[in-house]
Amino acid sequence: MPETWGDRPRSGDGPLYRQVREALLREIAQGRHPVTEPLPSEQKLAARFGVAQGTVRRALDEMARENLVIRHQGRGTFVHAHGPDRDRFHFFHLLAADGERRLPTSRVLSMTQRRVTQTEALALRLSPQARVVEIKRVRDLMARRAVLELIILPDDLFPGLGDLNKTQLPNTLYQLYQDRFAVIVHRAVEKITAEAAGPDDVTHLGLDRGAPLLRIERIAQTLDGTPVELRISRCDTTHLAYFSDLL
Amino acid sequence: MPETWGDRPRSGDGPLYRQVREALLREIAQGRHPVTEPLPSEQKLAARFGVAQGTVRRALDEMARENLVIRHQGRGTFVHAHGPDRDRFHFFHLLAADGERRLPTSRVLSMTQRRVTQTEALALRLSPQARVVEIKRVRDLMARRAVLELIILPDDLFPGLGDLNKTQLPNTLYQLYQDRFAVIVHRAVEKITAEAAGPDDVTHLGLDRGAPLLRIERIAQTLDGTPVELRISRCDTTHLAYFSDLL
DNA sequence: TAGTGGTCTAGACCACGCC
DNA sequence: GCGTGGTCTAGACCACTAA
Repeated sequence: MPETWGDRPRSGDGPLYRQVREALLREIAQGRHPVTEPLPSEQKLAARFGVAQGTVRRALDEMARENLVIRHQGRGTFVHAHGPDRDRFHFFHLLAADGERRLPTSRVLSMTQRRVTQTEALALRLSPQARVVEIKRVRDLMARRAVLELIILPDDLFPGLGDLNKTQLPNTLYQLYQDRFAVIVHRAVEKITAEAAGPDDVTHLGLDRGAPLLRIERIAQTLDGTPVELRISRCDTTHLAYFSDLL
Repeated sequence: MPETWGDRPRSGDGPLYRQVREALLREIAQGRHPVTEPLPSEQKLAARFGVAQGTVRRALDEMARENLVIRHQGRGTFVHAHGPDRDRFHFFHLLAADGERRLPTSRVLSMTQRRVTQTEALALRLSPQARVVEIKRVRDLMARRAVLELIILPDDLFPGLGDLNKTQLPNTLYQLYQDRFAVIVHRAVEKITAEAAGPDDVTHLGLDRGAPLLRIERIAQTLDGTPVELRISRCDTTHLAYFSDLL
């Protein structure tokens, strides 16, 4: 604000670069800024918000560090989308026991539509009457049956998904959410416990009844914190492990 | 470099702020900059390195984001130490099943000195002849026996530790490493699997034989990546869970 | 009051991608 | 060649801490 200095009315709250950040975040959450084209340049944003370019830069750099946008020198700044460029392991922490990164393959067992359960409604912040799509699939890692997954999606966020044939579901679901339903998963929270194998695990993972397995309960969220997917993965950790970096 | 511009010889590699960062990192790893007193101010560092204050700031800000240093307006910048200020949950992801944060208590079962095993030597990058201290303890969470821990420490990094009485060990070991041995844990990698309870787990955690439990294998490192602790935690996840944020 | 980091501005030059 | 982000500088004022 070159002219009006000396008495900044503290119009919004907090530093300018945070206000710029929040404004951009709102725009992105509202679905402007399609993932295929760049945000306005730093210069234009600076002019629009009436701040210096460096202030916009700081906001964008912060968002880039949080994986919300991605910046390319010479091309521009984009909403960070799921696609070939994105690190596929950011949301996939199951690696071979030696730490090697291998991507899994998937086979869908079933896809059904039904009323939400009480637990699911709580996790996904849905009304008790809401409908959901349930996907059940097995994932292989290094040619071994490794993970039995149950995926719960709110029907209203993914209209028409239940009508798809189960063979049409890709391995990388987050890309599907983004391309077909404009739902971008930006973050997730996982809750990990150990459980004993039940009948389903025996059938689909080839485990012995009562064998220990890793249960991962994930809630995936969009930018504004709306939960969009509940995923429960049951993993045979004989040849795998979940890796976590504490930096 | 105000005078000599126009032909920066690209003396080191990469941007200046990274060179500054690496230089500071080296100094910290070498044990200069005790955790009790601030680093030189931005002004002084800028003069020392012959760069602008903003360049030093960028290096320090980056290090602050990685939890390597901590900055206090009006006081200065400090090597980020374990202590009352530090977030105790950064290295402790076991929470009550509802997500509540409670700190554990600890009871040491034994502390012994012995030769390293082959597996341990590999994980801690020790010679096969090296000696280690082994600590075994039980941790309670919410007044319930919850975790059985085996901690392996290289003897040469922690001289005299094996002579301590086991009742002298504090609950927060990383603080001990730092205060008594000038070893600061900056990061850790965890590898999580599910296992069946064995005799030890039955004895100390009160689990049934074969019950599923969570096994967390952690390697803690100092700034320069030297592994300084191997810790294997076996957790009863009946009332707990391991939480992980994917941002 | 002096000194620290925090915010903000302004403008330079460089490296890169695209047309 | 033009526009983008990446790096670097310089200097202003503010907020906080400590002596």
